[in-house]
Amino acid sequence: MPEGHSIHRLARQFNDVFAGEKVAVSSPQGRFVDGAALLDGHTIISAFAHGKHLFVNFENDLTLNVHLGIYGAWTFGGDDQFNGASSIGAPRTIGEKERGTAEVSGEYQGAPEPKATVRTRIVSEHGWADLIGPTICRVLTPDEVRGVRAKLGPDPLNDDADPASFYRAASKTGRPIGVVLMDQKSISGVGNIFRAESLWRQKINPFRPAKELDASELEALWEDNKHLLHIGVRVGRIITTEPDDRPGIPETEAWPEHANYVYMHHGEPCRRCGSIIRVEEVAGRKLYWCPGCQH
DNA sequence: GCCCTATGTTAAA
DNA sequence: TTAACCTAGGGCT
Repeated sequence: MPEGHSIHRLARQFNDVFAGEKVAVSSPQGRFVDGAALLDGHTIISAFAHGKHLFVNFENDLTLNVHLGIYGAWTFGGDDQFNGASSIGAPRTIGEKERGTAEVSGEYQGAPEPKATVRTRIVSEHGWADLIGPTICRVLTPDEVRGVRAKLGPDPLNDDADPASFYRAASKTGRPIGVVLMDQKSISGVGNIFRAESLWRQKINPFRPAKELDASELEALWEDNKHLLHIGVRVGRIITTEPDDRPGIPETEAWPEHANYVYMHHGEPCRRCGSIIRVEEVAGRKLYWCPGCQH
């Protein structure tokens, strides 16, 4: 799944290729037929992301709201006037891979026959986008969009995000900070990799009650997640290691074992203190951390 | 082919 | 806390 950075890349992609375009919307799979009919034939105004939610505004005041969950993914394709044919969403290879323009070449000949699992297909004059496996795919009114966003915590990738809201939420709960970072009502866009990596980078034990962290620690977590999310948006992958820790390996080519410090590194020695990295299931998700240097 | 896993979330128990 | 849901790929037999 895609953590928040993928959704912001998606929003950017939608703005690049669909903004101002009149589109055909359909549901080859058949599970979004009614929703698609509300949008079919209308013009896309713009798209934006809040945490892991994608919102696509149409000129008829309706908004397409998609959440990819763990499995969801969008695939794009089109002609030369359709920027950046690519795939964004659930990884289909080791690590996250978002395919570049080189994968789709030659003359655009129309969208391919959709797979039976395509929940939603969007087609413009110059290209197409297919959505598979989303947790959420629905059409919202402006009021409903506000309602959904009101339940989401601040997203470090959004310029108008208020970190104080995250600090307040963390300061009043005894839940572990590792759990709070995954709670989209407290902070949105952070997922299992960013939470593990940011806690390791800030040397904070994920099991510490959130309310016991001091202001500088909460601020460090906000700023580091913001920093790491921005790298994710720029590179299209989650890269949480510092350049010095992957000598000679450009961020765009970092292998999975070079890209992260603790995520999926259980059983290996911590590169900071040598202790063996551990993994434990917490609230249904695997939490990776170093018992030696995260206090 | 079968089993497992995954960057997620919600509802039921 | 558990189950359910959404899908595809990899490793195994």
